[in-house]
Amino acid sequence: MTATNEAEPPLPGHASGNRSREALRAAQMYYLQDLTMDAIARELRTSRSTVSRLLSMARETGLVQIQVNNPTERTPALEQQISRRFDIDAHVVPIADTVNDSEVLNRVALQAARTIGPLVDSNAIIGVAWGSTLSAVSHCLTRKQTHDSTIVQLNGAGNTETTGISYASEILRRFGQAYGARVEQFPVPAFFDHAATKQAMWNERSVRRILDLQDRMTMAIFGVGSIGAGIPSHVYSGGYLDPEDLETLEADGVVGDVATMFFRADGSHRNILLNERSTGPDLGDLRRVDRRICVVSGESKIHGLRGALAAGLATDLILDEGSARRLIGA
Amino acid sequence: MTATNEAEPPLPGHASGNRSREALRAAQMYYLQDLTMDAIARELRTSRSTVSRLLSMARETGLVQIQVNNPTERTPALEQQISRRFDIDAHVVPIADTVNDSEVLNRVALQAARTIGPLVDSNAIIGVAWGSTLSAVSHCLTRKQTHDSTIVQLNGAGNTETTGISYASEILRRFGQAYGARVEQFPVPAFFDHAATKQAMWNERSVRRILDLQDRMTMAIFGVGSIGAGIPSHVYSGGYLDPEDLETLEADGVVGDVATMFFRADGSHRNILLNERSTGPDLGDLRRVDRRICVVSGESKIHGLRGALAAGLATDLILDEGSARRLIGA
DNA sequence: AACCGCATTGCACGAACGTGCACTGGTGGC
DNA sequence: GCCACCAGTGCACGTTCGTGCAATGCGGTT
Repeated sequence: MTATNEAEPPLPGHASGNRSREALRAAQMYYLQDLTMDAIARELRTSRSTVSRLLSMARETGLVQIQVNNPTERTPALEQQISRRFDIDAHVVPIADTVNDSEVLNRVALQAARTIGPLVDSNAIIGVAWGSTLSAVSHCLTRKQTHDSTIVQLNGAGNTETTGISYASEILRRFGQAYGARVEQFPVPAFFDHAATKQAMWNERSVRRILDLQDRMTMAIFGVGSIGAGIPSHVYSGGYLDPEDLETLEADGVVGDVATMFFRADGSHRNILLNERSTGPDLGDLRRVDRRICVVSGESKIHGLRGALAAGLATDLILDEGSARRLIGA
Repeated sequence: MTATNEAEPPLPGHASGNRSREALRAAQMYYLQDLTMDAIARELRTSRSTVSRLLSMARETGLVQIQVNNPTERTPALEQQISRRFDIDAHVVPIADTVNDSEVLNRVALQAARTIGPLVDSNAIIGVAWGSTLSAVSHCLTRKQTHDSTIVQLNGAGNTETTGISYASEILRRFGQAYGARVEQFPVPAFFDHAATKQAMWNERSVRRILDLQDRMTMAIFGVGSIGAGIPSHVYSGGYLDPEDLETLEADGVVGDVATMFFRADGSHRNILLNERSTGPDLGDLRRVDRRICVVSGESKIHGLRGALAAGLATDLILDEGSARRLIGA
């Protein structure tokens, strides 16, 4: 039987709390004392495989944090150029150009999640958009305990075909869970049919509450949509916009969007009709957020990205190496 | 010929600078994207073993930093008790009590080095003592680039038999190298024969320069010496003190020292004769340093440690689990 | 030019690691 | 009291990793 434990009346009880302590011990021995899992298993009187699992748990729950810094400005040339040219903090995700797009997205998402992690504080109000990029990121987040943080949805997600809400809410939920934060959904469609309805709704208290939160955001995380490229972004293909809308966008010279708010190649966003009906944050307001993290993956995003940068929407940019090359290439 | 940068003409050239970029890429792919070394090797067009070496290098040069936090106050009970009782930040190094003393020292040193690393800032002035504990720690430091930092020796290291200076200077050199800091040695004996000589020396400009630096320390790192225990500390056995001195110490009720400044069990240090001849920093002055990190390993240190804590010499304490138990046990 | 020395590489081997699987002990429902 | 369930465990296997060794290439010296 279990017996044999002696001294230490460990009485397994309901474990759980116990388990994370063991995980902490194991993590310290493994990462700080460089013991092998075998040695740790002996000291913890368990099997090596259990130690392996404890360490997995320690990593997943944010007990262990691994950071990769580039100290001193030995920053890769690519990052330097982007940072200087657009006055932002660039994080280029190294990837050979032979890798296929979905793999690129995965790897960007993973590195993005781990880059964002250390930036999340307690008492933060974090605005999160939705889309395929954010969805991928949300799957990769590692936990980090914070107090009194809030995740707030940046733009509505309902459309005419499917609600899309579960899609967006899944993303938010994962963020909330990773950072131990409250989640505030924004229960409106992505676009209203009539600008007047938006005006009306924007005066509803339930909506105002969300808008107020957005006003007080300390951080925003979003991807970009891009028009006139190969693969259309989620917004352009998911039934959110009808052909007519797309024509209007083209007529307005739109190149992309952030959280369903559209902009032109020069970064301007005045007089774009669709924005009157969109539920995303006014781009001028967005620019007032302290930290605005933009995640970009894949070659189709370049036009939208250029516009977003011209509009000064991001303070931090995480993107794959190929996109980075194209960005400074032209 | 250094030219050639531009557009990546891969020509292996004289590498070195190139190598650390590759190391950064590899580190990002391994630690942030979870690729296997094999996959990284393919993308970097090299062999897996080279990737393994690049990653080693990335870790050693501080490119990769691994931290183990205990988020929320799920702090192990032992640490909590110590922290509360002595009003310090306690870091208990988990070690089974079956491990022999020299192994304990190694593991404490390793964990200490990795705990200290993240605390070191640029523009720091770091006072470092010497002794077997600090020596062990100095061997385990991982690099971290800082600007304009200084390592300053806390107390002299010459004695009547061997100079001991190379011993101490090795420790300092390693600290300096790890943090890219200037090293300021303190070229005086550990103890003067006559208090008057100390007074005289303390007015020499060369000595004043060191004392001034010590005054401006932002961090101090030291072990403790302990008297009346099994294994005497380096100071008590290395020819620094003669039998007569030891008797005086006992008569004065001394239980230990930090950087060759002695104190009693209650933490007091007034009227301890030997301190008049010692070259360590006045303990009152030491207490004014913002961050004072004490590293303790092994069962013989407990008396000295109690005194040091009573004197309020440390803000941070790193010690092995056994010592931690004894500390709160009584 | 020929040589030496140092640094870097890939290979091959043994050590260390992750994980599917079958099993156990403890918990809750009936 | 019985059984169904599930979190947690150890085993065994295939994968992944670290490192001693010999081979290679490059710069500096005679």
